[in-house]
Amino acid sequence: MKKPKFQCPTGMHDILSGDQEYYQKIFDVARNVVSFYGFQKIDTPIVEQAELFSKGVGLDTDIVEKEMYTLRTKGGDFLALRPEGTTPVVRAYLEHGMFSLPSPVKLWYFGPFFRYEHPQAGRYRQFHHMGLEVFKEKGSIMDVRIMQIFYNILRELKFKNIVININSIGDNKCRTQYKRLLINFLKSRQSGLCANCKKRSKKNPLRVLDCKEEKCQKIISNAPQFIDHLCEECHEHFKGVLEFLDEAGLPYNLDSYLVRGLDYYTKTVFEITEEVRGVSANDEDEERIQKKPLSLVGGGRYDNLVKLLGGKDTPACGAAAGIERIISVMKEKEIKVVSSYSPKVFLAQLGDSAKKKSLRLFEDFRKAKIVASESFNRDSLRDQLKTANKIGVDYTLILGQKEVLEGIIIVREMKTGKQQIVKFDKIIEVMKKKLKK
RNA sequence: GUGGGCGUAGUGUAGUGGAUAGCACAAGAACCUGUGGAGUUCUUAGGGGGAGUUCGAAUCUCCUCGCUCACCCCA
Repeated sequence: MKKPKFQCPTGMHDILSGDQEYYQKIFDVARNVVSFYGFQKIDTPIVEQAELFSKGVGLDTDIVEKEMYTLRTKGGDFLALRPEGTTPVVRAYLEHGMFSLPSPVKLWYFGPFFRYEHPQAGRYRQFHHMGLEVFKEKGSIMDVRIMQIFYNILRELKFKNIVININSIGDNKCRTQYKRLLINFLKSRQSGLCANCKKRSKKNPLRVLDCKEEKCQKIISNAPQFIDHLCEECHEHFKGVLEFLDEAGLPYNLDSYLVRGLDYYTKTVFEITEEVRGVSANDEDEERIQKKPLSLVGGGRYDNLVKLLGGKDTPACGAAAGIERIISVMKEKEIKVVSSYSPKVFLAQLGDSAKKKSLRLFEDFRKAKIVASESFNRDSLRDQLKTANKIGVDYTLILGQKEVLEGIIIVREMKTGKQQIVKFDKIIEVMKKKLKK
């Protein structure tokens, strides 16, 4: 293939017509569900002050350290393409004084995000998130409701094996204590760890818990569990979350090694995955079965973030779903989406007078909200029927010289080939009825 | 940032040093200016780019670009 001179930047994609339907479907489902729960939509700019993210997400996180697209404006501002949605929403919350809105303040968003990283399965440099943020609500019930909302969205998208992995990473107080405990534990077992974890054990010990290396796993299984070392407040909160989860009947899985890479999380963290059907054990597929499914939704509580960005002490929690990941599971599971804009009726015309009349008739269909299609550039009836067939309409309307003179039109049902003569003036009405069935 | 695989018409592919690079689908046209799903015929269109080895390269080597998968990390 001769590659054109210009192509999409690495890790970014044109979203073509086929995929548009998926994005649209997910957006529609999300909006319906989320509106029911009283969320208001918010759109923030694609770029923000870079400092917002280094402060909010954390300077030492990978996202800020190496994955941000940054730019200097002519005026000298240092901006970044947004790598995630929570921090900008918090910024907007503060900027517009939303703390004086009745609590809880519930916001949602849908849009593109950018991270400069190596693309691979389910990760792109430009991707889409649909996310929720709730402010001024400290009760553990809100944590669970957010999970419930995403669960419902996924259910509505026909996901069947949804699992919520959940953990608590405490607050600043008990986390530092636990970290110390863990570092000490790991120090005594340094030699048994993989090279990677040796490095991590000092700087980011929580990450070691997540290591897949077998030898590390063995050590980890004896490590002190965070859950046993939560302070009383966090413990109570987590207990509440679990109780509400039970009450809501949501399928969850306690994952004491679940740690998230963004600094702002406190207490509850969770991820939602869909178990992709266990392929029967072909040799090739064996690896795939063992692989952890990509998480579709990630989120948690961030009680310190609002204050960190200059607001009052405000409890908050939220989560975001990766649209591309959801789409890829939908495709894998062959979950189909149908466009509401696929045409149901095709207008075929023969001869000049018929063509002129068709032009008007086509507009009448639009007004009647019946999606119609045509091929006015073709003159042969045969070709027009061929096209109608390819498009897959239910009915083709045939209008020729003779019909125009007699004030009628032929309705051909494509499936059966049966034809019916209808008065031209009544055609919209008749088609409305037919399509209702 | 590190490592593996890959790159042939719009799409999916064949061809592992030799002649006009083959096939399928898609697209367009004709058979056929009043009835589709089929058929036949024709048309459009191809080795990512660059360098090298060679009498000769889609095929071998190097560089580069891109895709993909994995590590890291994340949605």
